[in-house]
Amino acid sequence: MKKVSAQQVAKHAGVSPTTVSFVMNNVEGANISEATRQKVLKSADELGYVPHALAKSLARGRSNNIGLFLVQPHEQIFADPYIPNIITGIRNTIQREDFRILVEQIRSVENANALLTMLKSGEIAGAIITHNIWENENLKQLYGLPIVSLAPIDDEKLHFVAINQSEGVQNLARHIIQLKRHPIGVITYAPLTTKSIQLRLEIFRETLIDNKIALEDWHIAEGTYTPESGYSAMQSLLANNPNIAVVYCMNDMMAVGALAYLNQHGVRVPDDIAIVGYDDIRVSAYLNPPLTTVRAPEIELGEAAGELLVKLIDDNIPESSQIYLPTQLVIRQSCGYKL
Amino acid sequence: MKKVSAQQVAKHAGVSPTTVSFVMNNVEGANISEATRQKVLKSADELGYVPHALAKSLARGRSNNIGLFLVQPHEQIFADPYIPNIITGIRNTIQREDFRILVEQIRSVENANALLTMLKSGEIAGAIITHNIWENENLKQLYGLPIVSLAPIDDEKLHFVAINQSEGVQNLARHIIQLKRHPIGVITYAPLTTKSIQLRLEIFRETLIDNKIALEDWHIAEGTYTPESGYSAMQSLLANNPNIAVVYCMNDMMAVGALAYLNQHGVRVPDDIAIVGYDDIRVSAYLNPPLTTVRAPEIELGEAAGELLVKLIDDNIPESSQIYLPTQLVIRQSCGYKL
DNA sequence: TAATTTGACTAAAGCGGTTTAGTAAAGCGA
DNA sequence: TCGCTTTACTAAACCGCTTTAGTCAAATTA
Repeated sequence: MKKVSAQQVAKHAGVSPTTVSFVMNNVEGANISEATRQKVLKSADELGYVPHALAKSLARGRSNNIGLFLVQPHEQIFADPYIPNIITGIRNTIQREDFRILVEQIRSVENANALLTMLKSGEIAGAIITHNIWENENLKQLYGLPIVSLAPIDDEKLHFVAINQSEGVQNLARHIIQLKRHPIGVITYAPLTTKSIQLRLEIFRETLIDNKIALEDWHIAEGTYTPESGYSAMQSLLANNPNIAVVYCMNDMMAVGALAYLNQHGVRVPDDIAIVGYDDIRVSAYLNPPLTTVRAPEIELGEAAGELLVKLIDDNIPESSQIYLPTQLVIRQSCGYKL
Repeated sequence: MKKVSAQQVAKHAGVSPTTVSFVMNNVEGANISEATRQKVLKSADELGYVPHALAKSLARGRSNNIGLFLVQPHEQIFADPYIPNIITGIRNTIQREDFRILVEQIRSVENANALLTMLKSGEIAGAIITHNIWENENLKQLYGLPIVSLAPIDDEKLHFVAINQSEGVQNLARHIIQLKRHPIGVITYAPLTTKSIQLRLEIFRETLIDNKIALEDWHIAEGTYTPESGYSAMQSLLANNPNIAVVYCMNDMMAVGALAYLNQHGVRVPDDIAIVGYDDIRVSAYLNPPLTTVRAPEIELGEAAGELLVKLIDDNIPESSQIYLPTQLVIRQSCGYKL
């Protein structure tokens, strides 16, 4: 498979490379006669010409790939289909524009220099980042570039599309309050590194307080995202508070572990203890019992981010560049709620 | 953030662009004096120079990204952490060489022309494909290019790194036989589009036959990968064969659904019916009861594929370019096996 | 009919690097 | 001191495309 260049197509068709470029790109106002256009197209087809993407980008001064930067810790990338969903969403919007997705993993906010390099090197035309990495001072020079975060940012000049975490947690908390079961326990997703995760606890606590319910420290156990951690957190929670009546797991993965513990120790859910989760992962509807949880529109998140990014790259001023997407409370049996 | 070119660094350091290139790339035999090298490095640092990736690739005649082509149906990409695992694996090996991963989704084998285009356009230096797409006649022209499949291929000239599916299924089948429970039921992952999935049924059947056990058609129910399908497949299997004693679910996702059905209908697992799965997804160890299944080394798969691909790109003849990775039988409670 | 506009193309200069071939000065052996 | 190798660099071509500024003939206008 030898490479065919525009020059060769030009020679074969008996025109200049300029004309080939004009035809291949349907350049407006280029005044190409129909005869010539067909000649070029025919030659290109016969020779199997595919324009060299890099040369094109270099000449045009703009890459046709965008970077997707995953700041997720190893753990979380593995644990749920979040990333594939996001990718699918981004692709849905971005492929129309012929963009490609370049996936990079970033260990931590401090390590975000890959973003800087790739943007500066012209490797990518824009970026989508799963977290808020703007605390990194070194990145300030990226202000104004097409970058979209998937987490809220407290800076008008920066762009994001995020899940409305507060609303989701609030709805869930209110639902739990409505169950009138006490005391209420929580299995946290520690360490509470990102704002979005912190909210899952803070807003929960606030909502309880608003309803005159205290969330005691000893009703909180720490997990680390995994089923394993949910299992042992449930164990210690129960050991310290045998009378606990409902447990909010800050993500479904841990709820899986918590349920496993309860099932294995003859604790009936939801009769003895009610369990709720957060995320609505694929298996949640098929747990024993099916899990009440909160669903986030992940694909739509990717789509919205892609759309916004393309606009930023094309210098089209978007209506809004700070977007919140709503969550959905999914009520199943594990909370013991009867309609 | 204005772009700084090698020319500017050259001017700033009082040398030629050639020298800058030599220094930046540590070109051997370039005889750069230490004084000059430091001068260039200092200038580059002061100006914040980052080489233009596209220009570099164009000049060198080789892109520094590789394509990861997902032929997975939408369903499956979502359902498990396979893809993130693969990506992590690939990155582990590939980032040493400073390669980037470009992710593309492909609907079907017929639709694989994106691969052709991207390889021809110089966008990618090589590709990793999750399936065997070589049935596509149009792709024959890609023979000899650095392409690694993640599924076995019946052609010496083509490269792959794959899970040794036969071995995995065989071990699982033998384990089931050992349980001496009859009759044996199967929930398939239909449609059996890929060879690798077909093996999960064929080898299973063969192993049973080798042991003088027949697998009757009416003991087979069709699923479609999802928990939903596992749920209803279990339902119909049980309706048609109330005496079924053990069920092999061709993937864990369906096993989740099958278990849910049994749990909800008071059927005890493994006492009444034993269940085994395939894949060992994250939640399998925390199901009710924990699921006996087969684990594939997904990260290692990605790593091996990345390693092989890099060799192919660099024209280093690999020891072997058709590699099988072993699976691991994970015995938990759902099969009722006592050590 | 001369002047101007339009239509259909092309030459050549980038884009930002790499790399080959070459040059001038310094080092070295005899 | 002369010729030869080494050292330390640089000029310029090239990668394959885009795009600006022309060119030249034909069509239109005055």
